[in-house]
Amino acid sequence: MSQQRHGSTPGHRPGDGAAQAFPELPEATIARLPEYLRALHNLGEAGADTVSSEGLAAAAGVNSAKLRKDLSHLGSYGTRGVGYDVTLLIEQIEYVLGLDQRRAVCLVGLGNLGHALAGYDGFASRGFKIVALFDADESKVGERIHGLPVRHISDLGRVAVEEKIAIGVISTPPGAAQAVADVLVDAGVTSILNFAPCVLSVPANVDVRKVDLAIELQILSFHEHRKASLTALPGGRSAATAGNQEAVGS
Amino acid sequence: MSQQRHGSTPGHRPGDGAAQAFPELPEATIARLPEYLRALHNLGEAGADTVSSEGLAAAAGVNSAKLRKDLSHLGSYGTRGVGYDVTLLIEQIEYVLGLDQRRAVCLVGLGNLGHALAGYDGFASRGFKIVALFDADESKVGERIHGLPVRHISDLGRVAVEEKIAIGVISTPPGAAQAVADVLVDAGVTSILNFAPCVLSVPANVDVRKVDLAIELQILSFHEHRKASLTALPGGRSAATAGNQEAVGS
DNA sequence: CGCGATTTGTGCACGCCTTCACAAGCGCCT
DNA sequence: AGGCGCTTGTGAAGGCGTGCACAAATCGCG
Repeated sequence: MSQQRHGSTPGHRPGDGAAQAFPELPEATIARLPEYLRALHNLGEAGADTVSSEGLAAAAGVNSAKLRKDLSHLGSYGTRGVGYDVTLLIEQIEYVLGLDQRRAVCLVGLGNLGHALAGYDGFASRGFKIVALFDADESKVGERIHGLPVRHISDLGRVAVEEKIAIGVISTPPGAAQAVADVLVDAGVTSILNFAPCVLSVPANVDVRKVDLAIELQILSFHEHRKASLTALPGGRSAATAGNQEAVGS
Repeated sequence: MSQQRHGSTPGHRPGDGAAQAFPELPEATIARLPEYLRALHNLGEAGADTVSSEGLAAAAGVNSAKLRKDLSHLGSYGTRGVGYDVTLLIEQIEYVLGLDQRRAVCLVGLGNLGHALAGYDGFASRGFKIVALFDADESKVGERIHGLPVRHISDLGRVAVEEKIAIGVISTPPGAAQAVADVLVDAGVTSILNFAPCVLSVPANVDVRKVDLAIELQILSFHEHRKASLTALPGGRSAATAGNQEAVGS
């Protein structure tokens, strides 16, 4: 994650209505906005017009104070004594996240995981459209996956430029990932989602987010290990009184 | 993510040599240990006996000071003037993460994503073994995926207990996820990896980690939006001094 | 019209994490 | 044996994020 500083740029004149100057948001807040957005969509479909910070926080699984502070960074879109207008807030968050502009996504590497990603409903339903698939394996080229043909990776650079690809998803084996990233960067792609378990080296203006499924399991393993070593002690019978019980919509 | 506090439990007597009492590690450190581990395995296979904090940091994509502080929490396993013994450090990290004990994993929900997860090499290669697959769809029950039969979800509770499942992976649609989590918890599972885009409510002693692929894209989308709005301004040429340029092995 | 109930927005303090900078320790070379 | 270069481990400082607690603002009702 390229840690570039945010600071400076006070900007954000609240007076002038349109949120034009780009708000300077804490990274932690950004990471939570999509969660708020999902919760808002659920609430909206359930017929809610407004929602309190308490209610939205519960639906998103966070503390209400944190939620209010997060939203306050976007501007004042709530009404005291009432709550937040669901539709308005959805629009604002989608605007800030840039979801009002459709961004073209390409997917490189159609192994097990890539195959699943190509058909993952969650992408399309959140406004991301995968417009091209690539693989190095000639035998896969031409195959259609969920309606899209697989192209050879040698076409990646050309197609990425033609289709104005903004985001590249890498689900190749780790050995191939850096080469793919280089091609993407050369083609002007400035955001990469990397599923390959390796470190990518990219210019500073390119954002890389990494998802490593095995790492998640290892973190859970650590906590299992920790818990096991605790229950081995006489204390035992962990409290388990459960604190964070929230109603989940559905 | 069940925010349970880690504080308390002073423990960790440094005097007694063997790292027996469980070390109290910062959460941020834990999240990086798997990355260090992967880098160490790569270095080891490349024939390195020792590695400096600088070298390992580069391979793991982090700052060397951070790496040293992280490792110092495990104890003193480096040699000044020389570096860290690769094999020894691998052993230590694997011990701390509890990877020396094989943990049984089950996977619930065999849609697109679940199918891919069932065959994901990364799990097996990191020592995690998926021992059972479940789905609610009768037509999928009995099908063999990567050698494992799909069982009906009604068997989940019983099998989870029998097989001593430690970690449950949920890749169902969001509407079904909470019910699955409840069954897992009842069966004694204390770690859950949730791929469903929803908030899970679990007792305090259960750890939940969430992976939402669409959220990652939305975060990237935000940065695309930000970058676009910057280049539109005359100031342009974002500083982009950043820092994290590291050579990647491979 | 005024008052109370409700909820937002935020100042503040605290704790975690990161980063710098350097002392302490180790091995090698002379 | 002694000195020198290299690397670890860590004290201290600064920044970021979280959560509390409350003032400000809005609505509804009498």
